[in-house]
This record gives sequence, structure tokens and C-alpha cells, in this order.
Amino acid sequence: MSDDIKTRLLDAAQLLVQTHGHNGYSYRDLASQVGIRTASIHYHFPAKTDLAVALVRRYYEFVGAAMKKIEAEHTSLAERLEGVAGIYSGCLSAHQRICVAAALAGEYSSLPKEVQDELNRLMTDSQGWIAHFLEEGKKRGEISPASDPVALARLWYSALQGALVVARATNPTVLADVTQVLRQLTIQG
Amino acid sequence: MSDDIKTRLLDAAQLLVQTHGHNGYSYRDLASQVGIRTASIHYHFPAKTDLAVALVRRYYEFVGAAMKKIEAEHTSLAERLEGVAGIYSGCLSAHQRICVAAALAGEYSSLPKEVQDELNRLMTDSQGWIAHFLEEGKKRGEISPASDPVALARLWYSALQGALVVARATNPTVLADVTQVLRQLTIQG
DNA sequence: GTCTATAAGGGGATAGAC
DNA sequence: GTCTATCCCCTTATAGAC
Repeated sequence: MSDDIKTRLLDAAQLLVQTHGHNGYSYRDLASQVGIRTASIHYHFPAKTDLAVALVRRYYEFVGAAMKKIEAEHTSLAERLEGVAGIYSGCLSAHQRICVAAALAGEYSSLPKEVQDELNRLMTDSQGWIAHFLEEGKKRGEISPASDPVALARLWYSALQGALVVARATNPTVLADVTQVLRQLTIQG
Repeated sequence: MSDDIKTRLLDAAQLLVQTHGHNGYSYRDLASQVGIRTASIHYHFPAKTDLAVALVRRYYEFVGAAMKKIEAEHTSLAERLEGVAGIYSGCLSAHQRICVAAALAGEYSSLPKEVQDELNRLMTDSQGWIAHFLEEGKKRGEISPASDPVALARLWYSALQGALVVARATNPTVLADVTQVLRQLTIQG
């Protein structure tokens, strides 16, 4: 049922946010993409803020599901981190997107409070999932016993978010470089 | 002569870009900050694009000067990288800003071509300066002879840019954590 | 649910007086 | 150099017909 109008609106809005930012698209852009009129969008999402909040919530579920899938399908830390990197490299390869989180965080002070709060939750918990993988890897001896999983997770998350942004504006190979160096430095460091 | 109107306009515009993004502020906002009318801004910067281009060029000079100062005042790689991190942590501590580069890159596809080009130059050369420090550190034996200065520079730059964005939207301590872990992993790795 | 019509204000930008 | 006045389009949003 991925062609119901609400989903199609969220899909189109997500692409616009990931390429132009929240302040960089209008209901008019969205309407022309989906093939309806702007007034019809207001039926589904009364205000643009409502759409943005729904967008971040849906993205939160998407990331959470991806993390659970990685945990279920891979046991080694190296493979799991590879999987995490894959979530974000998938953005860039499709339409030169960046992560929804970074796109919105770049305009942070101009966002409605509700969107800021959802964004905070998305970023905080994304780092939490990565920290969880690192914690388990530490127990298994895949990284140094002296390393700090929370701080390392912050590095991984920040570096991946930053790499997407930098890669899009400069050179696409930046993301692969960053991921590889990060892996080399992290595993059995 | 830092109180001439053109400088004050650029200062105010930079703060607005670093907090709200390019699409998140208007000439009206700018005018009220500086205390003149919107029409007067057009005298100095005919179009908003002209202002954005001037802003990125000035920021490029600022970063370049900061890098040269770091090179002149410090010789060890550790100190130089500390200095680089300081450039970016300075943003956050003043008004919760992020780097001009990341703020604009988040809205990349919505930017005028001229601004995209200036942004590309800023990000490419910023990484070049960091790579230069790493190259010299490699010659001095401060990092492993097997390490790749260009890839490492991409990691440092991406991680710092990402850390600012993540820190602002979640927890200010993220930046310090990322910087510290990065230093530990890089030096004599 | 989607449409047309429309409101009310914001946006960048220009003309011309001072 | 800065102002007032104004243009014209875009933007979000609502009312009400279908």
C-alpha cells in the first residue's frame, strides 16, 4: 500500500528535505511532484510543521528498523558498523541526498519546536544504537577494553553525517574514504 | 574599520546563515538586525546571491588565515589538530552556530550555482589544509607511515562538521568527545 | 478527498526622492 | 547611502463547492 497519498506526500517531502532542506521547498513544489493541488495537501497535513513532524517520526522508525535488521543479521562488530554506514551511503547514492537528521539540523534554529524535539530524539537514539553495537563488540574483545563506546558512537555518527554533507558538496568518494578509515581506526584499535 | 555597513551586514548575515540557513533568513531579518531598511541592503548587495557569495569568500579567507596562524604557531601535529578543532568549536560556543560550510551544504540543491561553487572550494581547500598538517606529521613520524593523510583529513573534516551539527541538535558535549576520540585514534596510531 | 477561489502576509527586488 | 513607496510573485492557509 505504498501508493496511498499520505505515503506519497511523505516520500516526496522527504526527498525535498534531503536535497533542499525544510525551508527550501514549498507546498507548491510538493503538489506538483505528487500531482495534486496545494489545498489538498492541507487536508492530510494541516500545517507544514505537521508534515515535518510526521516525516521525522517515520524516518525514526525507518532507522530503528534498519538497526534491528543489522543486529539480527550480523554478529561481528565490523559487519554491523558496515551495515550502519550502508544506511547513510544509501542516501547519497539515491538522488544525492543527505540524512534527514542532518538536513534539518542545519536549519535548527529556524525549525518549529516540535520538529526540534523529534530531531533531538532521532539523533540521540541513532547514536544509542551505534553505541549498543560498540558495547557488544567491546565485550567480545573486538575493540580495545579501554575504549569508550558512547564517545566512539558519537564519532561514528558525526563522521557519517558530516561525510554525506561534505561528499555531496565536493567529492562523492569522501564517504567511502571516511567509512574505511573509521573502520580501520576502530576495529581492534 | 569593522563597523562599516558592509562588514556589519556580512557579520549579521553570517550569524543568520549559521543558525537559520540561507533559506531561513530574509533581507527583512537582516535589515532589522543592522538597523537599516531592506532597500538599503540592495545597494550593497544587489541580490541575495551576491551576499551569499561574498559571505563564503570572506569565510574562506577567515579559515585560511586561521590555518596559517596554526601552522606558524605550532609545530607538532597534535597541537595543530587541536588548533583546527578550535576553529570549529569556536562556532558552537558563540550563539550555537555551525560552520558556514555545513549550514550551506545542508541546503545544497537549493543554492545558486555560484554559491555551490564557492562552497565546493571552501570545503575542498579546508580539507587540503588539514591534509597538509597530517602530511607533515607523517614525515615527522607522529602518525603511522601506513596512514593516508588525505583520507584522514576527510575524516577529521567530516567529523568536525558533523559534530557541530549533532552537538547543536542534541548535546553540546558531543563536539568535545568527538575531538578527543579523534585525537587518540590519530596520533601515533 | 480533491477541487477552485481567495485571503493575508512574506519574499526579493526596483524607482526615484532626499 | 539611505529612505519611502511600490511591484509582483510566492507562501501558507482557509472556505466552501463538488
